[in-house]
Order: sequence, then C-alpha cells, then structure tokens
Amino acid sequence: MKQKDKSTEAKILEAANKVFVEKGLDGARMQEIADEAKINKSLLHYYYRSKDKLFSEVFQKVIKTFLPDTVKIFDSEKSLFEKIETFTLEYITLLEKNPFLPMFVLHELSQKPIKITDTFSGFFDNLKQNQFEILKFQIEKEIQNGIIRPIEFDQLIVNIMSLCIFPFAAKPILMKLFFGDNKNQYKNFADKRKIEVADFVIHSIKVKN
Amino acid sequence: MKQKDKSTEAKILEAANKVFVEKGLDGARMQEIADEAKINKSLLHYYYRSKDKLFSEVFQKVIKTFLPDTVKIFDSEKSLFEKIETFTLEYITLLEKNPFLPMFVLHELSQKPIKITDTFSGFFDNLKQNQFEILKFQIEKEIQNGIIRPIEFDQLIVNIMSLCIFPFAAKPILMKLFFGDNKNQYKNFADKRKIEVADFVIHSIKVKN
DNA sequence: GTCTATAATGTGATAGAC
DNA sequence: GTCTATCACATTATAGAC
Repeated sequence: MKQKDKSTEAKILEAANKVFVEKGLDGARMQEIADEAKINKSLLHYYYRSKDKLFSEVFQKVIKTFLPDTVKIFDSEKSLFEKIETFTLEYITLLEKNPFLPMFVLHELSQKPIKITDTFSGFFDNLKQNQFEILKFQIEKEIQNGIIRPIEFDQLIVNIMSLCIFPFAAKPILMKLFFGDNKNQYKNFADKRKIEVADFVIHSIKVKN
Repeated sequence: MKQKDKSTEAKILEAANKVFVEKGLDGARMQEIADEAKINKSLLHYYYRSKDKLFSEVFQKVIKTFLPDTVKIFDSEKSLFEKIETFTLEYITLLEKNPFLPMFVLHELSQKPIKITDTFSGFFDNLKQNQFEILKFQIEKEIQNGIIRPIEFDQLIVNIMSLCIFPFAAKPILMKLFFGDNKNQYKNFADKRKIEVADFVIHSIKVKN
C-alpha cells in the first residue's frame, strides 16, 4: 500500500458517504456503515454522537460537490457559448464519477428540508446571489447584442441543470425505456451527452444570420 | 357529503399512496398510513399482508400515472412541433397535480430495482417498443425533409423528459437557489414552464430558413 | 480508542375477542 | 371486518471492561 492507514475518522466518513449516498438516510444502517469501514459499530457513536450527526457531516460535504463553485467557470472572459460548453462537459464528467449524487441530494432535500436545511442554509445563501450575477449580466448583454434570442435567466439555467442532472437520477428508467437494460447501449448514450447538452442548448438560444 | 363513505380498502390505498409518495418506502410507517386512513393498524395487514405488498399496489398505480399512455398524444396526424407542445403542456400539468411523483418514482427505482422491477417489468416491456416507434419514424422523416436538424431520437426524448420532470424533483433546490424560498416567485416560474419547455426544444431543433 | 454486551426504542406483523 | 393486546425482531444508542 502506498497510502498510510487512514485515520478511523476518515474511514468512517468515507464509509458513511458511500452507504448514505446509495441508500439514503432512512435506508442506511449504522451496522452497514461500520462493516464498510471495517470497524465496530460502537465506534461510530464514539466519533459521531448519532446517526443524524453523522449524516449531517456527510451531507454537508456532498452538497458542495453537487453544487460546485461555478465561479471558476462562469467568472471568466470566455463567450457564453464557450462557458456553456465547458460547464456541461465538466459537470457531466463530475456526475459520471458520482452517479448516485443527484438522486441522493434530490431525495434528501425533498424528504426533510427541515432537518437538513439548518446544516447548510448558509451555503445556499452564499451561492445564491454572488455566483449568478456575472452570468446573468452576460446573458442580458448577449440578448441585447442579438447573439442569443430573448430568454429568461432562470429558465435557461434550470434547462441546463435539467439536461445535465436528470439522466443520472433517471438512469434505471432510461435503461428500461430505451436500452432494454443493455449497459453498452446506455454507456454510448451517456457519453454523447457530454456534448449533446451544450449542443442542444446553444442550438436553442443562438440567433442565426 | 356528496360521496358515500369509501370502502376501507379504498381509504387504505389512498392513504398509503399519500404517505409512500411523500416519505418513500423506507421512510413510510404503517402507523402513519393507518392514521391517515383513520383506521386501525391491524386492518392494513388484514387487507394487505405486508408493507411490501401494500407498497407494491401503490407503486404499480403510480408508475402508470408517471409514464402515461403517450400513444394518445403521439399517435396522431399532428406535426412534430404540435405534438411536442401538446405533450409538454399536458405532462407538466399532470405533474403539477402530483408534484411528489417524480421524486418518488425516481428514488424508489434507483434504490431497489430488484424488489420493484418484477412488479411492473411487464409494464415497461409494453411501453418500450410500441409507443415510440411512430414518433421515431416521424422524427426521422422530418429530419430528412429539412424541417428539423439531425438529432438522435434517444437524446431528444431524454431532453424533453429532463426539462419536464427535473424541476419538480429539484423544487426545494430551485426554491433556494433562485427564489429565496418565495412561493409566488416560484409559482410564476413554474407556470411559465408549460410553454417554455416546448419553446426551448422547438427553437433547438427547428431549421430556420 | 476500541471492543463486548446490553439497554431502549421503534416498527412490522400476528393472535384472538367481539 | 374491526378492534386490543402483544410478539418478534431490527436498529439506534449506551455502559463498562480493556
């Protein structure tokens, strides 16, 4: 092994992340997390007082992955079309590495917004206004310049998010509906989305001459 | 009351539907379903042997709502653009009346495809091939006729599904990200999507002269 | 810090009276 | 068919030895 043995705490967080993300808060079992981390179940409670506390730690980290710092991509001098291409490619690639993330985040936030909200509502506040202002301004400018057709900022962003995220959340359905549970066919489809999404969006908003 | 008292069985199914859809299989409690139906918990087991059986009944009905008979819409003489407009409007209106449906179906199918699959795999088989063939043929024809640009059938359909369904599954996130938990602002946004989705799609695929 | 043993609780399911 | 009472079990959580 190249790596030194991870600390118990790190092993727990890693195992908890895996089990919670795959099974959800309700579906996850402390025993399964302990097994995954190859430690005793009591140690979970030694490091994290309760299942809820442990979940909270995991969820806070996960949400930061799911809603990444878009500043790096959007706050640049690139054209809107380039930004859309870069973002969709990078975000879909990120989700490919964490395919259960969309389902997990969406489900937990829809289930018990109360429990979870407090733990990271501050995170949302930061993201909300700061990140989008520059992009919003750029879009309005490109509309005025006749580069893209008029479209509401909210609708466009939600459209892009939908096209990126939904196929991951709906993978089992899509597998059945379109690909007869054939993994290769699905992989082929999924690969193409890395350019399809930007392609679809840009075709929709770009003003032709 | 206009309605006669519902049969116990109907009351149970209605209550179970509500609780399962909102809380999921893992999160739902038989006691809560009994309370919701205003009956004794034991009666649940009298009518449906187990929680899983009851869930199965509910899920089978729900999936038919979520994946409706698209034949009625797609198997007609209307133009592709008209079909897209009709479908997105009707489907988003349907989801508005059942806002928890997307999250519920996506979550349950991603969690334990094994448990659930058997109960309705036959349903998928029917839908899979029959429904889409006509539409697929029409799309290929309109591409050849230069009415829409070349695009893969799978990608287009998934794009449309994404744009319709995702905003419902992600409502809590969108509320925070864009609307600061303001319900009126969100309602305004959601209303517009009934035409925004078709608008966005048609702009993307329509060939301009 | 880590373990074994066990408490405390929640929950699905059944038995049996009416 | 519907209820009360209760079982059987799973699961979170804690006590205490080492």
